[in-house]
Amino acid sequence: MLVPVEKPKSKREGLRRETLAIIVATAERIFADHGFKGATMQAIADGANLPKANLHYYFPTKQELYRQVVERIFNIWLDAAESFDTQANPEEALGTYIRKKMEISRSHPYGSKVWANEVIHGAPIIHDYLETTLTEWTDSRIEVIKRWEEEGLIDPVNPRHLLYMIWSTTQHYADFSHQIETLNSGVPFNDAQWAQATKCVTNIILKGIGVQRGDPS
Amino acid sequence: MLVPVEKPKSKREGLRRETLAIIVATAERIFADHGFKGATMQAIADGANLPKANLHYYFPTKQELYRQVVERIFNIWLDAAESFDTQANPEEALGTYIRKKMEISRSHPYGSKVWANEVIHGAPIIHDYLETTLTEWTDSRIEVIKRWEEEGLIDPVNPRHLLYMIWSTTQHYADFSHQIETLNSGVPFNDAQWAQATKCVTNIILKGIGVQRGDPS
DNA sequence: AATTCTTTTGACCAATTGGTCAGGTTGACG
DNA sequence: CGTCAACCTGACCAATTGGTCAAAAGAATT
Repeated sequence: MLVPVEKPKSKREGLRRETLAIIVATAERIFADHGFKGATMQAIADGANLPKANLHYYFPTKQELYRQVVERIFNIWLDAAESFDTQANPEEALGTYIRKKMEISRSHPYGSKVWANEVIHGAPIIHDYLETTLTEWTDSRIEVIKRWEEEGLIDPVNPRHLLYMIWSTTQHYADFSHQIETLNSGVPFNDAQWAQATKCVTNIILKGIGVQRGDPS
Repeated sequence: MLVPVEKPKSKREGLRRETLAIIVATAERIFADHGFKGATMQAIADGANLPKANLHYYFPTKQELYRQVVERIFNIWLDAAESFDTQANPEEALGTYIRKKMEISRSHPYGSKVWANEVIHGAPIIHDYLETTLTEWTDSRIEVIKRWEEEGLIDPVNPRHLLYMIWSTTQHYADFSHQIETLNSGVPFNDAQWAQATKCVTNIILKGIGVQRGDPS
């Protein structure tokens, strides 16, 4: 899914990519902080140090820009599930998946927030994604989890709800970061706190579905 | 927290309360579906069958109306934690809390979404609530959980992350209902599915923190 | 019935904002 | 160099929208 970055063919090409990257990153932040309607093209342009008209040159409409932002985080998440295919046992596969999801919550909090917003509002822009890509992705992972259950590696559990639990707990640390920060004396998590959160989530979920741990420390 | 409903003193008083209730309920839905900026006073007025000017008579500003909606769901959640005080053992206390939170996700999906939106955007309107009421509420519940741990009733676990896990998993069923519905062949959960979701969440979390169950069925 | 207070409403306004456009600038390439 | 396409930008516009206001209608009280 992640396309390899190719070398720019010219000065123009390089500048163009750089500008696009700045725009998308800025837009992600503004959309996350203000929602689709609350974000203004002017604010995004200012954040990216561009005249608004120039922004419209790269992204003709606000919705176009928004869609790219949403698709970006979606693909990042899809890639994080690689461990489902490469790891045979649930402890490794789920543990790795949870850890990656937590890392993404830390590294891409804005994208996660934009996605949450989009889904909360009924996914008007990316509804097709839910029906196609996400449905297929989910179904295939459910099969893997079912197999673990049949092999007695995990307790009998509805795989769907297990996935929802992983999604919700990990994304919570991104989407509700302001609440968590407030309850953390107003300061963001440091390295140790992120590590503990990850460990805590992993431990409870894996133990909760009856996975035998090699090293649950 | 839940104020007892008093009898209206007159025809006026009764009508007024009814109108206010309709407005707040409508606003909750519109705010949930479109966000603060995306929701228009006109749309809320239409939904409540009122002229916009009349809506402004009851709620002078959009922010005023919004704040009431947010405070409403917040208080409902606070009340749901009663079991922390009335139930001595973690199985009953946490089980009841999770069950109530799931029931609220089903009965007040719009309120939950509005709250999620507000927090995602940095809680600009209700930041004081997070710093005061929520902080106190959380600290007091953390004390209860710590006591359980000292008594050996649950595994050693950071109480904060346990609370976050309960919040995120239960609210996920409200906030991400569109996604869940799409993955459920496009139809909302029925009674049985809600029951299974509740059981699944409860089982995994309680087992995950090492609670000895009386009847984990 | 008269008075007073609450409620209702259509018309209106100022500010915001997504998007356009004509004309200028700059890099690529023969 | 000259040409062309890509890129940049200030000025502008039409539509939306939160909020106002004055005047009318309705209830409560005397």
